[in-house]
Amino acid sequence: MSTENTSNKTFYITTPIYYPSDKLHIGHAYTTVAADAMARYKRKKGYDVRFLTGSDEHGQKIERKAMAAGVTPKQYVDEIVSNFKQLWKVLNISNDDFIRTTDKRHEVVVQKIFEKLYEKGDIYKSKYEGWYCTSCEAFWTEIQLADGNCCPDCGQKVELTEEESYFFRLSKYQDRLIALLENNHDFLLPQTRRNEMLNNFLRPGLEDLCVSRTSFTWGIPVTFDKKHIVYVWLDALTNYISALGYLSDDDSLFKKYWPADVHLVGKEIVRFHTIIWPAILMALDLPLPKKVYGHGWLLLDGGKMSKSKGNVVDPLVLVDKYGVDAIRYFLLREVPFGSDGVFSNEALIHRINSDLANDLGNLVSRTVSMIEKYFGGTLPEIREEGEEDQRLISLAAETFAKTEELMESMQFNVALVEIWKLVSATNKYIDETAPWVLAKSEEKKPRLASVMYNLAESIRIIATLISPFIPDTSEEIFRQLGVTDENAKKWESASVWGVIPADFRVCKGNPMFPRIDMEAELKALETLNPAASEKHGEEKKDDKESVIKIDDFAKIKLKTAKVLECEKVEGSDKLLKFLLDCGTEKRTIVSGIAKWYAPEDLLGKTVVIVANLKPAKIKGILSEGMILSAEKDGKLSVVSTLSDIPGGFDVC
RNA sequence: CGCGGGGUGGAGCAGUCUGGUAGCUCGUCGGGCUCAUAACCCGAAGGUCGUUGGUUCAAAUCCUUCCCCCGCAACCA
Repeated sequence: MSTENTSNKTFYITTPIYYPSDKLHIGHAYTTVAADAMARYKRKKGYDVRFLTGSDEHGQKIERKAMAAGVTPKQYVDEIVSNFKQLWKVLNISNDDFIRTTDKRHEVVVQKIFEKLYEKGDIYKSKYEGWYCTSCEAFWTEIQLADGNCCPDCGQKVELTEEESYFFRLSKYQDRLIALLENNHDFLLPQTRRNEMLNNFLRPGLEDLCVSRTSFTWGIPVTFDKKHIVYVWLDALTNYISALGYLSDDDSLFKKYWPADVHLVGKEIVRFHTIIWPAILMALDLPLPKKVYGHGWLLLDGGKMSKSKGNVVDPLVLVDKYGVDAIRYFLLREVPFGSDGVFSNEALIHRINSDLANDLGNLVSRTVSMIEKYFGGTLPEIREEGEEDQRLISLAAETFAKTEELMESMQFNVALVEIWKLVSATNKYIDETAPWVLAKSEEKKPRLASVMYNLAESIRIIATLISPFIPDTSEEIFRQLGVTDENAKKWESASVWGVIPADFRVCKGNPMFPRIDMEAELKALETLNPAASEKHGEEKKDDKESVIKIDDFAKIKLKTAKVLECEKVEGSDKLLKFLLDCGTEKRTIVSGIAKWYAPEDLLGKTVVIVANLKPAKIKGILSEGMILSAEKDGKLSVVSTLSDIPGGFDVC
């Protein structure tokens, strides 16, 4: 039993605030579920926990999306944010607050901070020079530009433009930031991300950060210069303290909970949280968060999940099919927290079947059944210990200790591995003691009763240890075991053997995790959620989003091209290298169609290419475009012209 | 040489810091059991640890060459 007194200790944990440009996918759920598990664990340990999540609602992208949808930005985000909240409810997220950057309480604080830093001289007015794309209304750095000074987003020409802006004196804090990362090894976890920050950003030198924009209006205005709005990151990061009432009339929460114990973030925004955010806090003379944890990503088929690829996985669909705890369990168990991991429907179903249905669910089911079958649901008083017992009892104690240790370092997946060793050992204990043999003779009844009690105890401990991860399942197990005393469900009680009262009565329920028919289910999922099973990118996306305007289409330059040469690419069984006649020029394109075509099949044929695609190096060969093909059931057919048209003509 | 991560039985991973019989989960094959959700328990097969060279009595582990994959690069968790 842990003796540490946690009754007055606070624990403040945050997730990133998510951007409501679209609905959330399984990756967002991943972050939030992890934070929730941590929050629940700390609460169970007796901490006074504050768990914050929210939404980051400003910015040009939202402004544009809203315009395209014909609503105001606020109307647009209201709708999406209500979906966020719905998702968190469905996923059983126990956040104490939900901050929106459009909340008045937040906007006021951002404005005050901006004023404060301006007065202090850490924000100053200057000129921002950069390459501006008038079509995208966005600035780009020189390195970001596509070939020939073109916008990397839309491919149109950019212009060198100057704009009046406010800057944050980030450079001033460079040395302190380097010292922070170098000396405080627990500030940024996992450790590997530290070098990345130091080598890529800090040691090369920080430039002052442009913290205001005039190119769009959907944001928080600078109070003393209304045509400027506050840069999105300065706005967003502030949520962690505005939600606590910093600089407001009632800052009691801020006094109580700040500094944060951990900001949980995805690896792509580690930089903002370990460089810009600490610098802002330094400028405000506020304590820094104790820890920033940059976890990895859930990948699909080895690729990144992204809206542009159209391969996002909708957590609501999954929860609807398999239940919230199956999804929570999968997210926390499958991937080492901190590393990248792969999401697939197959892996998900596999986890559910083997860990939840076979191991845990079946253990509970067989135990409760035996107690009912052999003793009518409640055990007699006379017991008899056996040699198998001690192993199980001491393993339970070890598991408790290990779980605590692993939770502290947020190694959720390892913690679950340890807990499942106890699940396995408990299943094995049934085999060793063979209750069905004991049940045959009356004089073995005391031993049988003892075995049943030990099973119930082990399961009770398991139910407690899994409660931060899968709280509903935990409660259901307690219900089936007939554990009603709240004291018996407490975290600390999981370190003690013999907590269930002698006269408890079990209550059989339905299987908590029915086994899933893998094949049938994969098929069903494929139709629902094509992205997760294969890379069926665009198909199925014929909703409102996929309608494009004529000028969107005009951005893509399609041309005919005649195949002059075609050969296999050395060392690849997928790639063919083409030399194409495009009228005015010849160009090389590498295409992954070797599986369907031999080089000679296409010689002399006229194909259609995307002529203004950004060139990419494939297997060391510069590929200048893309050859169009149609795909059906995994078979591919190159798009060609009906009559023989030479290369170089526009396709429209 | 932009930076970082990775390449270990069929699949996914641990082990590498602090050299010393290569481990886990899943899958496959064989056996046991019948309380339970065709579940549970036991056993077996299967790897010269990406490549080259070196250090050492000894290398997955330390040094070195090369190859391959992935991510980041100022608004995708």
